[in-house]
Amino acid sequence: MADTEQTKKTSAPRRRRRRKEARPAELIEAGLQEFAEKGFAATRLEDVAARAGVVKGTIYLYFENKEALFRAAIHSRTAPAIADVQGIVDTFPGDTESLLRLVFHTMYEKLVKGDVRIILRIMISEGHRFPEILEYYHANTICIAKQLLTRILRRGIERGEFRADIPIDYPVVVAAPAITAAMWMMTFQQYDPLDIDAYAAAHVDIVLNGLLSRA
Amino acid sequence: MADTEQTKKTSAPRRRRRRKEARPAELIEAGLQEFAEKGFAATRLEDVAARAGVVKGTIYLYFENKEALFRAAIHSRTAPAIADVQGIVDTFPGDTESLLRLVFHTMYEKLVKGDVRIILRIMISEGHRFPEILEYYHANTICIAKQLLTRILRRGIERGEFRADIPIDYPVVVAAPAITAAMWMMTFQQYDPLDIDAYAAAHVDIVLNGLLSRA
Amino acid sequence: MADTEQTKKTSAPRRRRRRKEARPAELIEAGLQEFAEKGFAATRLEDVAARAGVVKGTIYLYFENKEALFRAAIHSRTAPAIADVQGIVDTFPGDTESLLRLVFHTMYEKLVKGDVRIILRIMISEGHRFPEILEYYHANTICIAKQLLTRILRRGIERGEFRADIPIDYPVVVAAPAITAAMWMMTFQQYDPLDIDAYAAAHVDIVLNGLLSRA
Amino acid sequence: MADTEQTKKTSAPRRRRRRKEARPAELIEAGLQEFAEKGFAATRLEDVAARAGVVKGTIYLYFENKEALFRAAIHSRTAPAIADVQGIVDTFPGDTESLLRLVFHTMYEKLVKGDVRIILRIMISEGHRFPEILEYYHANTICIAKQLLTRILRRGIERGEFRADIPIDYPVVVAAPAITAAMWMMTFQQYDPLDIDAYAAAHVDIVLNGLLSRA
DNA sequence: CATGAATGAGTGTTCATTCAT
DNA sequence: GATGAATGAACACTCATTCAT
Repeated sequence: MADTEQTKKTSAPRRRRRRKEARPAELIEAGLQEFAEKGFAATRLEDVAARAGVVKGTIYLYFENKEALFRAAIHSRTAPAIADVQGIVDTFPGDTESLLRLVFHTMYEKLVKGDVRIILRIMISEGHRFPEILEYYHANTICIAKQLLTRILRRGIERGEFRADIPIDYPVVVAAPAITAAMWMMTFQQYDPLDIDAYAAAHVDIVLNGLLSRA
Repeated sequence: MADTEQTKKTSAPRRRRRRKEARPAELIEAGLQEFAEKGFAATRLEDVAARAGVVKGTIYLYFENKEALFRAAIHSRTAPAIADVQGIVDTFPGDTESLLRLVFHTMYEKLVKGDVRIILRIMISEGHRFPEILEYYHANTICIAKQLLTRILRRGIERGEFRADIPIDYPVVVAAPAITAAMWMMTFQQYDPLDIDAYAAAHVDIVLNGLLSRA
Repeated sequence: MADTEQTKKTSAPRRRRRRKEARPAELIEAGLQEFAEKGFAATRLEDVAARAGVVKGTIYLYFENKEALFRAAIHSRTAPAIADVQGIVDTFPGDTESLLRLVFHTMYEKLVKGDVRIILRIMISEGHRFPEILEYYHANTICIAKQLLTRILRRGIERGEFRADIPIDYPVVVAAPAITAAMWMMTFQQYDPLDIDAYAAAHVDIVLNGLLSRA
Repeated sequence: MADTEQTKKTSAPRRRRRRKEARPAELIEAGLQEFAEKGFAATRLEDVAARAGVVKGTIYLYFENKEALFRAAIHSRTAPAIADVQGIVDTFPGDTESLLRLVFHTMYEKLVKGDVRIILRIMISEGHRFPEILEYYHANTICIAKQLLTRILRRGIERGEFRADIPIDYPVVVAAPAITAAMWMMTFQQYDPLDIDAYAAAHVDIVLNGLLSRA
């Protein structure tokens, strides 16, 4: 499988044959970009193929149809999304404020600055037409993130660092500013640029301290 | 040719309803629903027309093309979005916490529970392909909302109700949980229902008090 | 302009109602222009109506459909086309050369400079899709013109003015330069303007004298 | 899907004939016929495709749109139209009358009997809506033909074969009967058949000798 | 494996025609 | 008689999908 070209001409021939098993991943990556930019319906397989450096017929060697490519593209980014954050919470030695700051920092790096946000856009744009994708993403990313945050909040309460009566059932509230920032990056950023780091600091500040003056 | 109309359907046949003034609004409303559900590209004008009770050719009596209908649909919901909230801030008699609670309540009613959220979805999904729409929406809705929030925050500071050092340049942080809730309603609500009122309360609680215990 | 109700009664009202029976002719004229410019298929009834100052529904008060208007438009210009020339030939007192010059002069005025040429264009463009029109036009215009020319040629022969062996069965040859000039006016005139009068003189000169030098 | 190939039609199914090089020419030819018959607007790409043995989508593999096919079809017949006649004039050894007869013979073969006439019809029908085509055709065919004729006429004069005072600036007059015959073939031929060869002889006769008797 | 020519089922758009007013 | 809103049948053009090479 690796040696397709039976030593054809001894030197030149391994030109584009070099990665047979890289193809699906390349197509997925290309598809992901196109789908994120244009949405499912407006994405042309010809453009996906061109971005991956092949012709559009080639896509069908690896994916049954456009939708299969779409699903594969989404899946490629959902599962591992928070895997690495998981461990941190369990083993973090310091105070919970520091833990929260660390987790938020990671969120901003990946979700807001990184390209995880395009999955978010796709979910919002196309999610309801692909319910199992939405469900899968919810179960494997959103849910886990919620649990993670809940653990952190509980840790804060248990250690007396956070108020005992914080609304622990709604951890999304705590993370919401980052999600909103991710949206902003994909919409209004060019008209009204956001200084993400300062925004993130404001986020942490308000979530930790609230608005009210401590009279 | 002789047997044309002999009591064929007894009641229904009032085709060609003749309503020049109502039509554009009906088409816009129908279009808005379809565009929000399917996105621009996946929306079929035939479906829009059917939803408005006409045939697709009729759309072209009122709109130059699909894109013109799309723009009209968006515009129909952007401008007046916060007009009514404007007045409240200037004239509110009570303390700023109450004002903020009131404004948040309105936000949840309109943006999260109401159908303003579908505009938000469209902006996220299609915005970058229609830059002037995005810019218009930003200028006429987002910007005004930001200024509104900033005024409230400043009012809180000036009256000594809010901390003097809250990050007043990032009012989006304060409102973000509502925006995220609006998204949630359009994506994961069916898999993981959110009690909006409780969520809103949690939002207000955390934004006002923060997480930290007041030792 | 139609919907202003003030002072309308009493004085103004005979505004556009003044010619009920002028309508068909106006529509025919408008149609003729449009059909000549764009051809049958590319002509829009809306444009015809606009040119006649009515709305397109009005056309159907006078003509069964687009094709009926087309036929009516053609017919309006075919029959009387040569009627007036007929008499000249029979009664002309002078020599045949003068008669031919006179007839040619009329041809150039009407067919080449005038708007009879647009019928010619329509015949060439659309004729084979409307065979009865073509046949009608041939019978009522072309045929008569041919006979006319034949009579003139015969007159010339009989009077010893023309060669006895001129090809009397092909009178079209004699008139052809005028027909070609009519085409030219509608095609290349703007890129390569023709001085019609000089061309007409050349036409007469060659037809009468031929090219050969009379040794 | 299961019943694919069980000896269904025994011979025919060689769909997708795979002929990248032949296709454009086939489509052009098919288009030329349809355009000449129906005109640009009335020609349906589906018919063009059917005539070429493909489906209409295939056209778009080779031509950007209907107009591009139209232009290509016209161009396919304009340039080489008189190329071969060019040489004859320069090298012809005999007298100018013979030369003219030869050139006229070629004209009748190609323009009147052959299918070059359909280009003429298209120019008259559609020319003014495609000005560059008209200009291109004028520059590459009409103009050259005019120059050619002028050269012949001048040759005749210089050799003393033609009258010194023939109207050399209007060579179109000399060729016009052939052009008119080409039109005739496409219009009235079926109602009033023309014996082309006899007509051509009459043309030559009159152009050379004129009508007047050489008293 | 990969190509790319070809297909065919759409969808946006146009426009002749109808009909209630 | 005249209007103009509405219809519905086309038709140009697109693009996911197939398949011979």
